[in-house]
Amino acid sequence: MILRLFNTLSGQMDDLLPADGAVLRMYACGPTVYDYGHIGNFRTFLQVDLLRRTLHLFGVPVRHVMNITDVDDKIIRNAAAAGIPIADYTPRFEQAFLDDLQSLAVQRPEVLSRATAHIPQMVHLVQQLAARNAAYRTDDGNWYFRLSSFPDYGKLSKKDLEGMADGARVDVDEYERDSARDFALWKATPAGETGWDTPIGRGRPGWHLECSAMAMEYLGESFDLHAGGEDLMFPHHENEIAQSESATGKLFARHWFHVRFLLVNGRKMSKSEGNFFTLRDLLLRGYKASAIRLALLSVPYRHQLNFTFDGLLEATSAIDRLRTFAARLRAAQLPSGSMPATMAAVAAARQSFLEALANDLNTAEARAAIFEMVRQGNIALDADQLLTEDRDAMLHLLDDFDSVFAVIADHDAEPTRAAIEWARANGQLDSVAPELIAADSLTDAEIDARIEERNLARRQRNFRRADQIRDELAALGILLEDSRDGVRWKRR
RNA sequence: GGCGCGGUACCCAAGUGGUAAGGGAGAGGUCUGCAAAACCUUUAUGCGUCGGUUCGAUUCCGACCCGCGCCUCCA
Repeated sequence: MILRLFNTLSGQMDDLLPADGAVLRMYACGPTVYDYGHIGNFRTFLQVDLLRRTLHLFGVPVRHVMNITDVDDKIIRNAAAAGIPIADYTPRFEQAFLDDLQSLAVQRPEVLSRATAHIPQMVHLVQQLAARNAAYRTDDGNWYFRLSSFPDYGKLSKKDLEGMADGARVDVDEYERDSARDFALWKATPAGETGWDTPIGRGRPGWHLECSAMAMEYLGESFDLHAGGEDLMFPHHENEIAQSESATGKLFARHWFHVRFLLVNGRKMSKSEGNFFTLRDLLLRGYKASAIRLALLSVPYRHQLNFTFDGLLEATSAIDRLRTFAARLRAAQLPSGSMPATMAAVAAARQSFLEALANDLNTAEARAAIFEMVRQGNIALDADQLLTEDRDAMLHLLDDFDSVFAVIADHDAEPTRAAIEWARANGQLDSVAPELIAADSLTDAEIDARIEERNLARRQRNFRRADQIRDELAALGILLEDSRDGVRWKRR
């Protein structure tokens, strides 16, 4: 399978293949570590994860680089407000970010690179640009990129520099520049403030510089794909292209992948709207990591996703259906052999699944193909018409589905437990859903003892007592299910 | 003002020039001491409005209405 993916740069669907015929080299803009990540951030990281997992499924090896922006104005401001050096401030949010990725089953990129560890590369880039007369230093020590030296500016976001001048809000700041649109490469900082002493003067990097420097450090001057949220397209990615291509004379990234913003309850997420959620917020409200993952992946990346709690509930039920079916398949005692019709149905589902992903990562359609198979599998199981080879084919497709979606294998307990721990350590226990704490208060052994007590009552046909125990446990968020093979229970 | 996206059943959502995937929820059924869970069945003559092209449009074209995003730090 070859992945056909929309390319912002070309404005059309392009096949995504490694230029060198071996490894697909991709760079994804990572977080600025000044706060906990919110679900909007994670939609993008999840979609990039889905992209790399799809490439793996299609047999394309990937070298994925992600930056960690650990120096910028907000970090400096927040660290100063907290009264600690930025080197002590950022690691905690970097770790929180990595923990969150793990909670969401996001695969770690091959390379994670911190901005502050690549100052020399950035300085070198500025020097290259200066040598080509594409960068200049102002009297106050700042370095700017000379936009007029790069005629291609705007080719990614399809913006016309002339058109932008009128109407648009042009930022005016205190610095002197040749042109108001020239952007900062390097910001001079006085002694005492965060900065590095370098051949181009004391200062700190502008936002765009780090991505160019690190992408080229780990992927070369020209590479396959560059990813990020749609908001980064302009000006961030446009500026990366300008400074990189001016310095090397080569095409920077061939393919640009942009994930649309998500909305929360129909509005852009913002703290002032009161619709701003971190991953931790959701886990502490009792939503499972897998449900959050599926909810954020189910709407194709080029569409706006309206995030709601109903959507999370929907995802939770959908995952239950998948997990129940997978467990049912594994547990079934089946005669050996295969049914041609069933094998054909599974093959058709596989084909639909793969084609949907290959068609610009159409996750909604890919999901539908799997559910169609689930329905057919359940029918065959109910009719005692499923045979071993049918089952194996279905399990194989479920595995492939999960190698991309990663929601069937149940790893939900740990993220929730970790979130509760975090809340406890940060004095935020009051934001934890009561059932989570209640369920946490009983050990598995205690629950088993209560269930045994209920089983005894049931055998004595004392249903009143049995139902009482069931209700008590339910109040603690522990749900019982009687089945032929005994009582199953789960924490809500 | 410039650029762009979307309006499909109760909710989410895919899709095609030839008559509407999938998930959730609701309803009915099977199972059960009762529940729950699970499974099955079922739910849009209709795809924002109005025109046009066509044998035929939800799908193409035009106009309009509504919602949203970017153009500024932002995933």
